[in-house]
Amino acid sequence: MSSHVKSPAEQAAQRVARAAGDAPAHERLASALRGLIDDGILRPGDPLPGDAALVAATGLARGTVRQAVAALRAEGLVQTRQGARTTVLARPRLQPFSELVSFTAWARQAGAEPGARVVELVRRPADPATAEPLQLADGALAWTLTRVRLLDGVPVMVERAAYPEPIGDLLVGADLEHGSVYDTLAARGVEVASGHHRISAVGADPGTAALLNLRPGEPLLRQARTVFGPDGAPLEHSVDDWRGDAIALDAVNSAQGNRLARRPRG
Amino acid sequence: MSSHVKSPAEQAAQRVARAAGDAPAHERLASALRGLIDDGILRPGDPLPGDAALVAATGLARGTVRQAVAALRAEGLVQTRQGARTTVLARPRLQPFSELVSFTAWARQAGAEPGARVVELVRRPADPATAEPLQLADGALAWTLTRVRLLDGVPVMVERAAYPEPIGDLLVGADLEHGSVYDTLAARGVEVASGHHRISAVGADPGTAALLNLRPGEPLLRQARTVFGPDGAPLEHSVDDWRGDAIALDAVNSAQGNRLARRPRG
DNA sequence: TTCCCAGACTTGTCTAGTCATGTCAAGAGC
DNA sequence: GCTCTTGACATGACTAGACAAGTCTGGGAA
Repeated sequence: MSSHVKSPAEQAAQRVARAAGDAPAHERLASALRGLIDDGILRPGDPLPGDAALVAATGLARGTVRQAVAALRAEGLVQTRQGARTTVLARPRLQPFSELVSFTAWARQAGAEPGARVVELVRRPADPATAEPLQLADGALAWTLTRVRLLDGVPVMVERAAYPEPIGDLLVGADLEHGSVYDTLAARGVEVASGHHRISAVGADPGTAALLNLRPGEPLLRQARTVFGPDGAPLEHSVDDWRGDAIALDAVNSAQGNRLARRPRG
Repeated sequence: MSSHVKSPAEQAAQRVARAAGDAPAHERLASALRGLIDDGILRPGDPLPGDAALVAATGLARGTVRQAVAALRAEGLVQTRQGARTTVLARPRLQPFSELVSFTAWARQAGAEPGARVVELVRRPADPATAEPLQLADGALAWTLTRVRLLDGVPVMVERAAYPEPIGDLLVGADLEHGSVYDTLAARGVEVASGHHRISAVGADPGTAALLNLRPGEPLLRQARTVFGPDGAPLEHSVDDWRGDAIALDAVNSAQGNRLARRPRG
């Protein structure tokens, strides 16, 4: 067996061995398989190595191998069916859903330079539409941040965010034109755990239209989101209005899992 | 122990026992826990019964219990953290992502009466924009179905769908004004396994505007989707233009999972 | 009172098996 | 050439353990 072609299972085992040793074995195997798909060694329609082959090649137990494959299935990368081989799905690569939250992180991974122009940062009593999602008492103070978000210098989105007072206090004096709000909060010990989003289409009002160099009434993709901390407390409520020609959302769904990601529009 | 209050673990075990017996145990347990959350017995922030408690109450192995909890985590219903109790997240109820595919199924679960008016069903050479997602050869024939979709009799969406010839053939003569295309296909043995969606905002062109009783240029939420069978072969490509005031998409994301669902706008 | 730490508890990881159930292709029989 | 049976093989479900690692609380020391 000195001059044979390496099977996908053996290549996966090799990648697992090469990978940094501190991640759990099932995660290392999952990234190894993900890598084989990314690199085109496993192509759409190809069968993934079976449980038995992966067990033999990696020396792991079948339960661990199945955990790795389950992760790929949840991501919509592969499809499993009882009795049939697990196969690679033909699908565009989607970034993890977490990109829905951070404009900065999303722009960077899409290969564009993110930016922002701060229109306003003020503390004032929250209006009902923001007090409710932030779970604030009537008339409680909240910080309101309005920014025009730029992609390679071009305005693509108007962000109108509100923060409960203790959170907003952390933003005063921060560099809001370049850094990410979430990076700033993370550096101050505020962690983001989950978010709720509502996506709809609206016509541009005159103010938003002016900020985005549009005519009033032109279509916008609106992403209203509320972001929560690990304890379930709301950290942010924001209404983001995107130029309709700037982005699209990609979603993949299957019986077993689904993914959603934002992407620039050509 | 004759007059004690039932613990959540015991209530879950009871629901597992009551549930229909043909589903796998881990699925039954997952729905039982989902039910406890739905019914408000477990409220946001509450800890879920621990693995040990569920094992004791249900008689299942810990691996099976963990599989059930993993499902809830993937749905964004609960949050887990090593060492800490699993807790219920505060989030609105979202319908399963699969609703993204079928207008009929979605409308019914939303409590509205779905309908359709067929504008056109013709077989013609596919134009490049539909041939590519359907993986058809240049100039190959495809069935094209244009329908105005109604919610309680009100037009809310224009659907422009294309089907490869063998699939479209199954639709000829079917009741396209009331039934679901997917139901029709399912009855003829065609199974839907996964879908890819691209969501964007566009202005209404004159034709679409007329069908939806809108003025040209008003905002539409566009859902372009391709639906695939179990073998990865494309079954349908459709561009759905929704009245901007008719629907929104809800999404939930957390570090561990995400959900997306369509909802009517008030 | 405050701080720190030990220890109980909880979730995460992994193993090594068994049995169930669906798929698929090769070969037998027509 | 065709259909149908059969059996190897695949994934799914489940069990029963062991150990690792993070969390949280109560009690003792400063």
